[in-house]
Amino acid sequence: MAQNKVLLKDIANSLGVSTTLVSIVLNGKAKQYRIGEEIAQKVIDAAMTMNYSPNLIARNLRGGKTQLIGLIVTDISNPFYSAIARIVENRANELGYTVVFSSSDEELKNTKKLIEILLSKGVDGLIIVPCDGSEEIIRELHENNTPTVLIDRNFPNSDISFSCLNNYRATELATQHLIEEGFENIALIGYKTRMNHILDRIKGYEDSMKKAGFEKYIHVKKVNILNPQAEVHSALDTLIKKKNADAVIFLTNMLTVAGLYSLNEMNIKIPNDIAVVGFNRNDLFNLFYSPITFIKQPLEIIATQAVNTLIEKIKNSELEIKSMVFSEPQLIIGASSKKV
Amino acid sequence: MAQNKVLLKDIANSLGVSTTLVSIVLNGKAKQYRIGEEIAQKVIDAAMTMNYSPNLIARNLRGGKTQLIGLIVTDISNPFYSAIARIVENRANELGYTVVFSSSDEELKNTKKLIEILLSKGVDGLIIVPCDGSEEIIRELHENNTPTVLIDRNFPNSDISFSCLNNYRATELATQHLIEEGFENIALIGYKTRMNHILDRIKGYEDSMKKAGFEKYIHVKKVNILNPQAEVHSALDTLIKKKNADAVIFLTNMLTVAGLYSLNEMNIKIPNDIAVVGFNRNDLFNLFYSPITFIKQPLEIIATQAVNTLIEKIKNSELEIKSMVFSEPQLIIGASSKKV
DNA sequence: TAAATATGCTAAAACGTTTTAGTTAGATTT
DNA sequence: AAATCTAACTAAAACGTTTTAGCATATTTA
Repeated sequence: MAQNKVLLKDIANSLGVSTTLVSIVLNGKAKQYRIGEEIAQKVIDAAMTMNYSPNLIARNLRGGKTQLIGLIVTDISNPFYSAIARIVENRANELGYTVVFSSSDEELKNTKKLIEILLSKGVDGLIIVPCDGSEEIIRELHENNTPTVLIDRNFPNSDISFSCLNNYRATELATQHLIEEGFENIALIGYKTRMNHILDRIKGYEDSMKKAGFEKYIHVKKVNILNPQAEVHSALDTLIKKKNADAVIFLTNMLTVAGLYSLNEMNIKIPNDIAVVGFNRNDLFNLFYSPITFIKQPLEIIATQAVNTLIEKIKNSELEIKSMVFSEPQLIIGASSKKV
Repeated sequence: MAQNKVLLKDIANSLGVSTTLVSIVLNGKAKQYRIGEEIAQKVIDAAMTMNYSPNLIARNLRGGKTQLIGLIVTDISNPFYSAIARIVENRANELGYTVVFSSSDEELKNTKKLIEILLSKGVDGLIIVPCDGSEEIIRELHENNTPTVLIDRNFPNSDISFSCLNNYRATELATQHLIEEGFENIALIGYKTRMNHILDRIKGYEDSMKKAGFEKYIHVKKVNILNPQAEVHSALDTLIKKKNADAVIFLTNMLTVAGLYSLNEMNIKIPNDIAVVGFNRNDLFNLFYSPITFIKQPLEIIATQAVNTLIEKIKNSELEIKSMVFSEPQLIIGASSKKV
């Protein structure tokens, strides 16, 4: 890049002072270092007119910060995560940071590699959607004092900050709604995982079913998180034909979409043959022949909170900031969960 | 970050050689610098056992490269652009690069600011979805020898490399298909913009209409690119009620989704009342009551190509690489464009 | 046999910052 | 009058690499 970058040295030479002085002034430490007011002002003016912008690589090498934060999601092309990415981007920009992103595909080894790469690029901190099995490597990060915040998913009994949904409440809302509508044999489709967000969602459902005296109708199907389509199909087949389910709750947006595909293919009508509650808004839901009832996450709040916490951690690395936020879900009611 | 990193110096000390030698060997330049084979092997072994990984920041400071590329799209939360982002990410990672992203919201001033920020972060090059009016600032970039590749959209009569769809061919395919199906009064909804991709799409449609002798049915409606919903609604209203359109082609995914919302709201049936051809796959299209015919872009090819070109430019900055690729669209035929 | 060349390695500079440890000149205190 | 302090500044080190220039020693060539 023939950018002809203006360096501290150039400003210093043009004013006949040292680069030290220029650096100090431009870092706003003039008072602290007792730099004269006139010369400080001259430096500021010169930097402005010469259009100086610091070389962040050099600054970072010296031990400073890059104003870069890393975002690891499972898949940036998943609309749910790209929506989060956008909010993270906006908030980070507001605070003077830039976002580097990458996708783990729910694989531990990818997560590991991405963390390494992002750290080697010098990111000041990380926002991570952790995948199954990643607790240990993320704890290591945290113990190494790398500012880290989890988003969307959390680890229970851990000191790592997170910003996610009140997952238990989400399925509690959905299940109670279906029960109120008169459904009884309510099934659930989630992922095969040890991750807490899914376990909490399952628990919210199970507890609500028990509370209503529907223990015998508790059916939890768990599918592989990678490429769920086929397993969702057979799960629905079993639930409908063998278990006589009259409603089904899908635990993520991907599962909901996969489920709708399968139900369409099987020619099962919603809500006549089976009622449906989905997760996270999707353009599809409103335009489906039967608008889908879904659990809405306050994404704006969740993502903004994650960035705020991360940057607070970055700026106060000596403090032990621990921020654990569960945000409240909302149930958006469509036609897919109405008794006919 | 108390990472306790292993440095070149540590390896050098442990073997009693210079850091120079270690650096040379680990960069695979042992032959070129005539380093003895035994010592070279020892260095490699030591690096392995000591788990050395280079500090990229230092390397970059010295070499002026960050292995970071900037991606500016209009909105990362738009599924079309997040799909591109994912492919860019994958290809960049394969080539040893990491992606920094940001969203311009179709605003020139944002694009300008983002370019500045990304350059100040030291990105080695930029992949940009240019917005209306951005030609000049991007040409400046190019003239400053900043490796730059446009994606999705291009500037005609310009030396700036790009990778995008054969837009003319896309609407030609769509229009010809509708004509073959027996539609005549085929309308088009696009954006109010001077950007070439939209102009080409309009031209592909107009030429096809003329060729079929349907000049009199050419109706092009242009809506505001920011928040198109309301204008799409009134455009459709006019086209159907005043112009008696029997088919409509939407020029982007956002327009298609907005159009389907409006048609649903207006209780217009597809394809009975009006046939529809959309742009870019969307989960919604297959699950709509009438599966939507759409123009499919070879996203994998387009995005991979953009990254390849960019990195070629970065690596051979002395060469004047100019790569202009139009990829071929495909028409995926659903029920929404069938004559009933 | 002297000069040229090849071999195998290293010292030091360079990248652009930030920070540490001074220095100088003048003002104040003892 | 000597010692101390303060204000305003700077030289140099440091961050961890890569690269340039160069130094011995050994080998080949003239």
